[in-house]
Order: sequence, then structure tokens, then C-alpha cells
Amino acid sequence: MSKTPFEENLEARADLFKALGHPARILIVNLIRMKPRHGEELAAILKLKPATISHHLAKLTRAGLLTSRKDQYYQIYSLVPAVLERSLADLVSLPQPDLKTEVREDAYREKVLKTFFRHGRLLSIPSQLKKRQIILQKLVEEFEPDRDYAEIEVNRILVEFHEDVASLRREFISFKLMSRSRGIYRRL
Amino acid sequence: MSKTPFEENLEARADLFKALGHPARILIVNLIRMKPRHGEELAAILKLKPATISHHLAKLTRAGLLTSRKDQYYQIYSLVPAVLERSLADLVSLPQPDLKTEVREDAYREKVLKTFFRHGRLLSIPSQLKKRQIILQKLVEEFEPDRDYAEIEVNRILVEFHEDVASLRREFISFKLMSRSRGIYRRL
DNA sequence: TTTTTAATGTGACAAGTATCGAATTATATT
DNA sequence: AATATAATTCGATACTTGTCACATTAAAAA
Repeated sequence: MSKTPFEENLEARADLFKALGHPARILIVNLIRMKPRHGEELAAILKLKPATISHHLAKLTRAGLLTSRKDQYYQIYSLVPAVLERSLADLVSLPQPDLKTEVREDAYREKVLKTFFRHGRLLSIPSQLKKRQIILQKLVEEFEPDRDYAEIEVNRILVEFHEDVASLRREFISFKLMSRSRGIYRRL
Repeated sequence: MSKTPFEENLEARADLFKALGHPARILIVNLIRMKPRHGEELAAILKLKPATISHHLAKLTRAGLLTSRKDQYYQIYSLVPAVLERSLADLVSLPQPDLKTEVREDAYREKVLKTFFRHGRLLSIPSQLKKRQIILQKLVEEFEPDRDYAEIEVNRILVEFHEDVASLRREFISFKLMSRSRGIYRRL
């Protein structure tokens, strides 16, 4: 199961936050922000074993928050200042086009449609506003724009979906999906 | 085992980052950033069960990233924009005075001193630069500033700590902890 | 070369987190 | 009042992460 670029991008962002999502690592960043330090020193200050410190430092480094260089025995870690200057919004916000293609934004809409339509017929008219809106928006697509419909024509089309054509007509008007003047209907 | 205010502050910061440390929650923040949404909708889009969404939303809310209001059946979540505008540095940086008092910054130094001193005697002169520096800084405190010492006096004081007084004298000079001119030593 | 020291890697265990099904609560519809 | 819907809570389970003892590696000192 390999990952899409979108998923990898997403996880990289999450990993940056995960790196900062532990008290010991927030302390480490603060201590290194004062001055570059090596692992032994941090282990002594934080009262954790070198192996544990090493693990934390690796996470912070992988997230791009720290760099390190060797000096004698020591591996000296210092801050990468640029990352810290960025805002949360900056780091959280995904490119809108990617989001739109990757995430089925209309999944909720489709779920509602699937629930209320069976074999091309409307099982019932949803009582909930949000759902009624979705259903009626779908139904109004049966009508062409810029064309007059007599009430009897409207009924003939709607009855294919549901018997209560009167309610459907009324809802079209109240949701401003259709207009009616002198018995003539038009899609808006 | 109750927590100090310092620890609580620290964990609160970590919790904010933890909240953003999961791909699903980064997506949720992005989706809600477009427009306020309710749980069912997010569940449909992300293909996760309502219980799971609820769990994620609770985390984001506790971290102060989201607020919610009730509307009919629905609990509608929206973004708290202010938090997202802050920089990482802002959210990571602990107040320096607190840090200094809570964290024993000189823990490393103390560990080194404890390792090399036993019963007031210096076990050996550390070969590592960093440690030698620490030991000599401690030893030089045996001398008063603004006072002349003959070499024989210096020896008399140092021999209490270690037999190799010549090396100690030499290191004092090279670390610029003492000066010597015409056989007279002074603490710097 | 041999010994010392800091850092890293490994494996084990404990602690924490994500996900979901089932039960419960709050609200709306009939 | 009875039914339907969205949200939350609880408990179970699988997965991930933190911590450490121990072994190994890399560099420096003796």
C-alpha cells in the first residue's frame, strides 16, 4: 500500500507538529534556542537517559527543526531558525486545488442523495432543511433554464420522482430554485 | 502526584501541537477553514465514523483551535482564527526566567564536578576540554581576586586538591583564569 | 593498540492514541 | 407520546510512541 504524494505531504506536516507534541521536546528546543548543545548535556538537565535524548533529537531533526555537527566526541545540535518563524496557518494550510481533488468535498451531498433516491425515485421528501435543499437542487436539474413551464408540465416531470408534486413545487419556490408568475414556472 | 504550573503550561503547549499532529485533524482544520461544518459532513468526507470524528473535534477544541455552536440537530464547528496566526516560535518559547528556575541549567556542570571530586580531592585532571574547563573554574575559586600569590602559595593551595600542581598552574594560565608575571600569580 | 567517552541502534515493555461498535443524550419530527 | 437523527460517551482493540537496559559504532586519549 504505497502513499500518494498528497498523503505524504499531509504526513510530513503532521510529523512537524508531532515533533513538537511532547513536553521534553519543547524543553529541548528551548534549551537549544539559548545555545547549541550536545546530548549528554541535555540528558543531565532533563534527567533522561542518553538513548531517550537521542530519540527525541532524531525526531526534531527529521522534522527539520534542528541540525547538528560533530565536534570532538560530541554531536552538537542547533536550531534551524527559519522553521520557527512560520505561522501555524502557513504550516497547516493545504493548497486548495489539491484539497478539492483529493478530498471528495461533496461526499456528504452524495450520501444524502443515495439515502433518499432509490431506482430513480424519491423515497420521501426530507424533513431536515439541509437535506431537503440537497434533494431539491438535484431535482431542479430536470428543468432547462431560460424556458417557460406550465404547471401541468412541471407536474408531469416531478411525478416521475414523487407523488406529492405540490409540495415539491412549493419548495422550489421557497428555496428560490424556481420562479412562478401567472401560473408559469421558470428555473432560476 | 500533582503538577506544577510550569509543567501544566508546558503540557498545554504540547497539547496544541499534538492536536495538529495527525493527518485527519490537519484535513479537518482545512475543511473547516473553508466554511463551518458539522460532524456528519466531516465523517462523510473523511470516511471515518462519527465517533472518531467526535474524538478529533474534541481534541482540536480542547487545544483552542475550534469553537462550536448548536444548530438544530447539528453541532457546527468553526475555526478560531487568532491561534493559527501565531508563529511556532511564539508557541514554543517558554519565558526565560521560568526556564531558568525550573530547569537546572547547570546540571551538566554539577555532574562533571561530582564525577571528578571525591571527598574534596580531585581524582584526576579531565582530559576532555569541556570538563577540564569546568574543573578549573571551580578550583580557581579558592583564590581571592585582586591579590598577589607567590608560586609557592599557589602550590600550597592546589596540592590540597591534586598532586600535579604544575599542570594545574599551567591550565589556569591557558584558560586565562589566572595571570602570571615575574613569578607572581593573580586571579583574573 | 587499548581504553575511554558520546552517540546511535536494538529490543522490550509501558504508556498513550486512533478507530470503531454499542449505548446514551439532546433535539427535532410525526 | 413515539420515532428519527446527530453528537457524545464508553469500552475494546489495534497501533504508535516514550523510556530504558544493553550492545554497537565513531572518535579521542593514554
